[in-house]
Amino acid sequence: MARVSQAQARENRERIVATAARLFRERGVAGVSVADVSAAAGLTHGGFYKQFASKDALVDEAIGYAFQQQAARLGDSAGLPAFLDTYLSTGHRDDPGPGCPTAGFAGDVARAAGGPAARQTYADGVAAYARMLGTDGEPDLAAVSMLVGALMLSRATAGTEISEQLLTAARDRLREG
Amino acid sequence: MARVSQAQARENRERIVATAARLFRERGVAGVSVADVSAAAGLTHGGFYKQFASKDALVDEAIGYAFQQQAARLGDSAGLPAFLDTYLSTGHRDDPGPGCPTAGFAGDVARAAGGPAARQTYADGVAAYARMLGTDGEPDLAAVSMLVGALMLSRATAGTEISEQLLTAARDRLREG
DNA sequence: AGCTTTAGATGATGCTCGTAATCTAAGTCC
DNA sequence: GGACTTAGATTACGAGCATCATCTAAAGCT
Repeated sequence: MARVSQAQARENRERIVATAARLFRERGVAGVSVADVSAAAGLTHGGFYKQFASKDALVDEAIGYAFQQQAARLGDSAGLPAFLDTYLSTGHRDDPGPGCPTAGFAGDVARAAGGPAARQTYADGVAAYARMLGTDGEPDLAAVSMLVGALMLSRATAGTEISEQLLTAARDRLREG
Repeated sequence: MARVSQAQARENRERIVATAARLFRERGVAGVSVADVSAAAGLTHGGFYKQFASKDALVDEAIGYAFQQQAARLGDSAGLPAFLDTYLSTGHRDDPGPGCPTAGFAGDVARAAGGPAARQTYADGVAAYARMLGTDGEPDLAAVSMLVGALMLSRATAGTEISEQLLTAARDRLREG
């Protein structure tokens, strides 16, 4: 209803960013309003512009947050085969909210959501995948394209015959090396 | 300002669909209004609902139209290497409007734009690419993921170092077979 | 304890959107 | 050629949007 502690305010702010990062991946940046994000974070849209300069500033931060999350996850991944199994799974396909930001933000970032900083963050995220998929320090950008592409196409074809085939085909090919 | 011939009306309708197919790929379905499409087609939004039941019905038709266009283009393609060169080019990256609908509509179709018919159309388009990229009648879904994925990632990273590298890496890998 | 500051709620503003009603002039048909 | 029909223009409406102003009660400082 009114003022909260600075710690609480910081926590609220972070929850807004985290919530936005999830909702934007689920419904796209244009499909989510400031009020949507605020409500999903348990607040009203009231103090929003005390914390963020604009919706686009939130988009920017949310993209950064999502990629930071992803980088942390890549750290404690249990080997490449396990990673491929979870990345190219129906679970990941059907739940984009907490999933890969490279796949989740591809369309919005291509259309310039979030400004140039977000674009560079995005490119760094792609490069991180490329290093992980490459052999002896040689980043493999073609493999990243296949990995992320398979997930995105699998999502767009969900409910049809080839949706799961896209996942398994990419998994098999990427396991070969 | 008022009534036109039936032939003219049919032509206007088709121009709306074609314009929508282009604009949706450029800015995303949510980023384009009915009035935008109408204006870009040289009309007002006045008679729109005499021709289409809803915006979503237009989305549906626009997706169908874009994939029909693509199928026609695949027919007179001058061999696989030439196809790869144009598909994975900076020109195609920078001009999504008339470009590949599989890449252009991926995000929107994944979020259920256009209903189930559009989704099946989309899946058929993916399958057509898979047949083209496969060897002796064996569709290659992994190759499609790499092809389309590289274009989409290249668009999202446009302006950064790796954008063109994504295109050339995929092109080289797909040429090997 | 009292004064000041401020996070967040409520509410307003101005715009854009999808959709629909009305109007009008030209096409269509007898 | 006259009656009827209709594509498209103008205008309206109701909802939702980003953004901002105001209010309020609690936090922070002295």
